[in-house]
Amino acid sequence: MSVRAEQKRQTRQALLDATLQLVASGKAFGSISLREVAKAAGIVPTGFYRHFDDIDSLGLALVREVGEAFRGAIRLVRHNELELGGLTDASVRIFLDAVQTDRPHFLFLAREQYGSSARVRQGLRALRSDIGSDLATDLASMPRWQHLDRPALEMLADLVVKTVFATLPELLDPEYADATGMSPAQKIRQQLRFIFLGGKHWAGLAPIAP
Amino acid sequence: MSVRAEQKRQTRQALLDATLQLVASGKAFGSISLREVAKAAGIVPTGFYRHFDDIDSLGLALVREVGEAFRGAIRLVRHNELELGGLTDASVRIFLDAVQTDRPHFLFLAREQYGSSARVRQGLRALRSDIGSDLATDLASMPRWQHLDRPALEMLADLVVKTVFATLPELLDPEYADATGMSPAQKIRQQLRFIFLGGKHWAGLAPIAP
DNA sequence: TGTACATCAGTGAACGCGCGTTCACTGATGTAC
DNA sequence: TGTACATCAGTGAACGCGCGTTCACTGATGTAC
Repeated sequence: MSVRAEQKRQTRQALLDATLQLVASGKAFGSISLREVAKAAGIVPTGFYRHFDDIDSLGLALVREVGEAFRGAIRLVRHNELELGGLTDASVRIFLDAVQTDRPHFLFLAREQYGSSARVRQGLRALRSDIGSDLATDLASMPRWQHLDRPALEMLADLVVKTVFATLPELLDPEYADATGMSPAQKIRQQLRFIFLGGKHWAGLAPIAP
Repeated sequence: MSVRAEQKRQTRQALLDATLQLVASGKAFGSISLREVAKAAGIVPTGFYRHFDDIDSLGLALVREVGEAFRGAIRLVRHNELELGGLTDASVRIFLDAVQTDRPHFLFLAREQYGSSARVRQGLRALRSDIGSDLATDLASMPRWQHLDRPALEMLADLVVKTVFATLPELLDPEYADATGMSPAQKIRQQLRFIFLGGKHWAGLAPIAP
């Protein structure tokens, strides 16, 4: 890569990192201005346009980074399950470690899934949907879940992913100090146990109520 | 109430309703300006200050209205359960009806639980926490859950409330068109069944992993 | 290798706009007598 | 009941500010010969 291209890449990354840092410091992505990001990245406002069309495009680039971080975490969990035959508890612990390692990205995901940028929201919805499908496929291959048909597996996977996404703020946001005395990590572990226990005893989808 | 006080009350309500309408039309609360709200309510911007100190205070007033709407919905569900001995499916249906009746308030709740106003977020977190505690107490009085101790009940209640809050966007937001072909109402009903089935077979909180 | 030209990341001035907030005001409603 | 004064919800002008975006520019890097 040429010197110029490499410098451009670095500036672009500085813009992305500066935005993540602003989000981590408590600002909502939707209320961050182009001028703020440029300033934090050390360039003048107009320089921003050399890298992104607008703030939303930068948001979509962050969504892509978040997706990679999330898939990386899932890969670690899957490796543990397939190679080492790990249990649910171990999987949760591995996932939580990965979340802490990539904290800014997961914080962005936690906060912006219902944030004010429509394009970012849509990107994160697509990510959640993809992860849910992957999980359903994964579960389908496990001996433990052979009694569930595909619709039930999709439902279960969607519930697990929804629960994980909804728990991220508790896990990452200092605002969500817990009153129960139980750590968020313990809580999510026990709650996923509830869900998987339900899956274990599932006897088929209920008929649709009239 | 005097004529003047009644007129003031009406203008105040017009400000609240105008804000809910702006949220329902797709705007994030955090990106709605005082001038916009005033204009939509039919007064000049400076008139806003006769009713609220700032936009956040108006947001907190909306949180209070949302709390009332949510508690109203719970009251209907509880009435059905206590008086009529209704089942989970019926409870879900009653709750979803109430959500549709008060759609703008629940949409505000769905979107702003992780929105950009710190005070609104905190208010909604407190609401969620209160509702969770109430639910735990309710479950404790039901014959069906006598095998669960208080910590397990709180965990279960927290999971149920978290799932309901996380499902509200799917239920209310046209953005969240479903790809599975299953209606959001069917989905949440089946997913709550998963959770309660887990609760039924719960044998005690797992020990804390080392 | 050296030279002449092209590219393009980053600059800096300038713009019009909507924002929150201040202030002095108006005039209908409320109250004291 | 009538009058004189007080209250206060809503008005309208004005302010300084940060915003996104335009434009012509600079000067280091890249390329053709």
